[in-house]
Amino acid sequence: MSDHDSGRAPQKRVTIKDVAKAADVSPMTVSNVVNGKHQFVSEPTRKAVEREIARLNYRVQHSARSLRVSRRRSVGMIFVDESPSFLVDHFNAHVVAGLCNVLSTADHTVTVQGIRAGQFNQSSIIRNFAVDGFCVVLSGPPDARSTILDSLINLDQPLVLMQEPIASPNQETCIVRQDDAGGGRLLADHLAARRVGTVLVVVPSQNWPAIDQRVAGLREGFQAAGGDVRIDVVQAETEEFDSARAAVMGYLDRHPLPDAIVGGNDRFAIAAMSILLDRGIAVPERVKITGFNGFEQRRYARPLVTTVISSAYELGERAGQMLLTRFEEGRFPTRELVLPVHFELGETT
Amino acid sequence: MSDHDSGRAPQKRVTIKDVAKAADVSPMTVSNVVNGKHQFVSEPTRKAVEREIARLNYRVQHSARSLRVSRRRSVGMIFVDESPSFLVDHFNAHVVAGLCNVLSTADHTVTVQGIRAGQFNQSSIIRNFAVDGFCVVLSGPPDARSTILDSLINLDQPLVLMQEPIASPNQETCIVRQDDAGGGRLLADHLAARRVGTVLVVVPSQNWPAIDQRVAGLREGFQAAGGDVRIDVVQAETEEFDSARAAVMGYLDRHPLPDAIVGGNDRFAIAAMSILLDRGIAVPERVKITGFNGFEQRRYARPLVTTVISSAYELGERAGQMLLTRFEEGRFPTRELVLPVHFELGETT
DNA sequence: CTGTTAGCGCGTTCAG
DNA sequence: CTGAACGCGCTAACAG
Repeated sequence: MSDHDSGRAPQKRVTIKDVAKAADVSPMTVSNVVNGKHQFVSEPTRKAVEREIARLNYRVQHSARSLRVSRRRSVGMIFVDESPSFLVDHFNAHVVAGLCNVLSTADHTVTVQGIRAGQFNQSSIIRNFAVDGFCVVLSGPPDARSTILDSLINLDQPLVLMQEPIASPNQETCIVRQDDAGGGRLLADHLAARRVGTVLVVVPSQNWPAIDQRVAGLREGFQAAGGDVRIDVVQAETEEFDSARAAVMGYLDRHPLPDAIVGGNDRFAIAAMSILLDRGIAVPERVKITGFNGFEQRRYARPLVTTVISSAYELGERAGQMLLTRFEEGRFPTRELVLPVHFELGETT
Repeated sequence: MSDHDSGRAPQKRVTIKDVAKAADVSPMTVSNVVNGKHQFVSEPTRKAVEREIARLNYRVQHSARSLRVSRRRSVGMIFVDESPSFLVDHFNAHVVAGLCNVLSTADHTVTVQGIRAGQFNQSSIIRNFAVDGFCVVLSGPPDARSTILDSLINLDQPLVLMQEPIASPNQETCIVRQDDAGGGRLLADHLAARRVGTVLVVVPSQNWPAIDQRVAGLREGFQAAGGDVRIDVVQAETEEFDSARAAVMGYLDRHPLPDAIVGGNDRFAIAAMSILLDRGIAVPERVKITGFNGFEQRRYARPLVTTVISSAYELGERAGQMLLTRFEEGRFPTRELVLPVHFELGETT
């Protein structure tokens, strides 16, 4: 009796019971209203209940519902990454955005977590994630990845692996990736047509399967093109711009100028290019440059880098759709989904 | 080859009871082990219980625990943003990373959600977020922001507002921001010392409080510096690179060349610079350029843009710390926290 | 259409 | 140090 619209001081949580009492119906009816089971509720009672819900500012207690129905309506997005700022990579950022947006249309929530490979197995946080399924981007050498994969599978929850070149190990796991190897081949074709003889590839030392695939595709492409191309690979210590620059400088100081530099992604390509420009080496006349991804940052550097376009946002969306149909229908629609990539000519080749 | 049907029966969840039975102790003892209440458990029983936990692959049922203790150990990070790819902005990405990393050390989880201002109030997803508190980055004009703020406050949960210039409206709300106005003043001082007479400011039309503050600080700074400076502001339709370019082109086609262009952030500064370079206008000799934020992308463009450095990652960390002490001690340590910014000289002034 | 009963898995309380 | 009872808020399955 105490509270009209003025007195809003519910120090105790408003439950379905409170609403039921206020609307003079049973808790079950309130539950039916809340869950949109309108077949079970008459129009007038529904209105009355809805009014009380609004008046009391009732919100469902998610944990109680989850406990009852064994569904969290939530997925965990995990990045195994050595960098604390794991979301600063545009690929990751796009994936999260796409995943998030798809899932939220189905009233699902996304919990993100970046974690270093070495900490993965000690981490209680992942084991105790309150989610219905996972979407994971792995990094590191194959054996480390496979150890982590085992822990993940052990969680016994639906799992989408992003950018993993392996086959999905079981029914509960599904792969969503893009054709990185194909992208590498596209670049090789393009460079081969420009009669490139020596190529420097710049990659991070942290082992990203997608980047490995790009390099593998590049080799394949050059092989198929016939010509006798020499490929050198240098690794940058970290993923950072300056790290890539250092790696390229180190190489250039000890080797003759290559005909082309291929970055594992656009950042690496642009870092390499910045060195060449510092040294007054003409791009693309003297050295050609290609990147990978084609996100917005590419526009900042000039000349515009020739690249292969990734649909990272769409990868995130697809992963979300996969998980949703897995939740609703009990199985993934397919064990593997591969998105195409697109060659994008710039001014550096 | 059927991994298809093999042993995978409905497989009931392993509960604390199962572990108790297996270890031949009471469920309560298992609970004490799980929660590290070692004072209540003898060494040998603990070992035994831990062995059974590992053997049965037991994981705590988060929703049952939450229901019991009224704690989710989770915070919601919300971006009110018109762009679907809300995480692609490095500021946002850094904030999430910082928040996430701090919270995960305390075994808390972060749920992210981007949402358009217009959809905010219809959105059931925010109302039903299963979290203990929120961290929010608002955008839009002041009245729209304040409507959203009201809904947020109505959720009756601890709330950290990032980059809001307003005072914290109540005990449950706390502001974490950086000194954007101060940053604007730094830039004004710098440009004033270079005897700039006309300035073009380029901002997105989507209203970000932080950018408003930067522009306000800039005006203040020029005022304080005395000189008679003319400031024109153009708005880009969206936050994208090309949108900023279009806005600048539109301006330049109708006005004489300004002495300086100030971007609301580095992206806008670099977009403006790209136009000048296209048109063969010398930077910084003919037109000076400044940005804001100083994230890695700034390195891609040359000449290197003079900017003000944001500690976005640290803002995220601080927000996380705020929330943690709010959870643990029942109140925020302070109602407002303002981080300093730093002037960073580049080659464009 | 509406109400009743009976837990979901866990942690607090209080007794051994 | 360990165990038994109880209930957190919600909803499936049934009754009326």
